[in-house]
Order: sequence, then C-alpha cells, then structure tokens
Amino acid sequence: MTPRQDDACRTRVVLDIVGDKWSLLVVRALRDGPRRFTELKRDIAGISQRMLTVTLRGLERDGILTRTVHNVMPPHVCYELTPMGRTLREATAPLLEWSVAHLAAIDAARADYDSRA
Amino acid sequence: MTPRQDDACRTRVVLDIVGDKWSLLVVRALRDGPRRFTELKRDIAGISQRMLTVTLRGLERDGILTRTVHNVMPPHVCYELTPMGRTLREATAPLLEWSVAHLAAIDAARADYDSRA
DNA sequence: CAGGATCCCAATGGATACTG
DNA sequence: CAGTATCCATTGGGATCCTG
Repeated sequence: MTPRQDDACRTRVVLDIVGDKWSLLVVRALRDGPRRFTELKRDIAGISQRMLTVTLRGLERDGILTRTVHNVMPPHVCYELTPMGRTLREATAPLLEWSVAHLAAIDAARADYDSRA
Repeated sequence: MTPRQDDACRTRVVLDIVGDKWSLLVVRALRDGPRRFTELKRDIAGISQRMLTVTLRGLERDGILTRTVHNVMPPHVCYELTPMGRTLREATAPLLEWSVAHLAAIDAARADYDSRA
C-alpha cells in the first residue's frame, strides 16, 4: 500500500538537502561533536568560505545543526548536530563507507568504459 | 590510523556520483529488477528525457548499472543494477528511509527558521 | 574569527525538435 | 522506443574585498 511514486517525490526534498556538493561532508565533519567555523573549513578539503557559510545556513534552516554565537572578541561560533542531524549522520554513514570501499572499483569501471570508446 | 582527511577526499568522488539531482532516484527505480527507458521516465517524476539519458550514461560508466540493447524494431533497451549497483542501493536505502521519516520535521524546522527572520 | 557583499564564470538542467 | 542535438535560463560555486 505504500505509494512508491509519492515516496520518490518526498525523497526529492531530502536529496535537495543531501544531494549537493558539501552538505554530507559538513554533517560528517560534525560527527564527533561541536566544531567552529575555521575548524570546519580546515577539515573539509576544498570548500570555500562562501560555500561553507551557505551550506551551514541551509543545514541550520533544515534543523540539521545548530549555530551558537558567543559574544566575545574575537567571535566564537560553534556548530553542532541536532538530534535529527545525528540521525541523518547515521543514515548516511553506510553511503560514506560504501564510497571508501568501492572507490577503486569505480575508477576501474570508468577506465574500462572510457577505453571502449 | 584511518586518515580522516583522505576519507573525506575519497568521499568526494562518490558524492559526485550520488550527490546530483537524479542518480539516487534512478538507482532506487531499479531496485526491483531491470527497467526500460520509458518505464524509468515514467517512474521518476519530473525527470526530463535528457537528464535520464545523461544520468544513465554516468551510472553505466561508473559500473553501477548495465545497459542492454535488443536489436529489434521498435528498440528495446534494458537497464539493470550491477552487483556493485545493488550494494550502492543497499547503502543508500537508510538515507531514503530517513528522508521519508523526517520530511515533516524538516518542513517544520524550515517554517520555524523562516518565521524568525 | 566568522562571516557579508559583490562579481563572474562554468556547469546544471529544462524545453523542444528531430531520428534510426 | 530510445534516444541525439540544440538552445537557453538558472544555479552553483570560486575569487576577492570588506567588516564588527
């Protein structure tokens, strides 16, 4: 009785969260607890200042993480997964493990495919 | 001893596969066995002919699915997950389940966030 | 330190028309 | 049926400069 079509539509919404270049890496970077802006920027290779900000805002809006500002000089801002964010992290863990496990096979498949053409 | 930074870098490659608008939905649409082009187009709401073709080619190149052409008139092309594709499907299943389970919470979080602004 | 603002280019992806 | 080809609007995202 589960309407597959509807599930696919609803899945769309979450793929719009997760299916971007950086969100999953940000969620992953927060897996061991709160992190500061600069720490995240350092931990996530290749992310620009702008995209880190944009991604963090989006995840905050979606209730995946919280942003806590401490009013001191210099500024101190902490990002931390919400309970829902932690469940997302758990749901994505298999995918990230899969990626590490199959990277070599994917490279081989690509080389094989490209050599045929 | 696991180098976290390296894992993140390698994860990048798979997010380039999975972190797009359609790939996960295509993989999902093939979960119950082979499907034809038109069937996929019908099952995946909102996908255009072009994006279905592009996505299928990419997944074929990555070794996630196979494309089988039967030389008959009219043409008959079947797409099917490879063994690796099936493991990907399994790895992404928790994420898709998460999406369905948390959609309402996400909507609420967004409404809440937007109302503050 | 943690961004905001702006500029700009490249890639994404939709619509449409055509075809073996 | 299962695409290919083309055009085009939108968006993603990097670089740079500025600030409380």
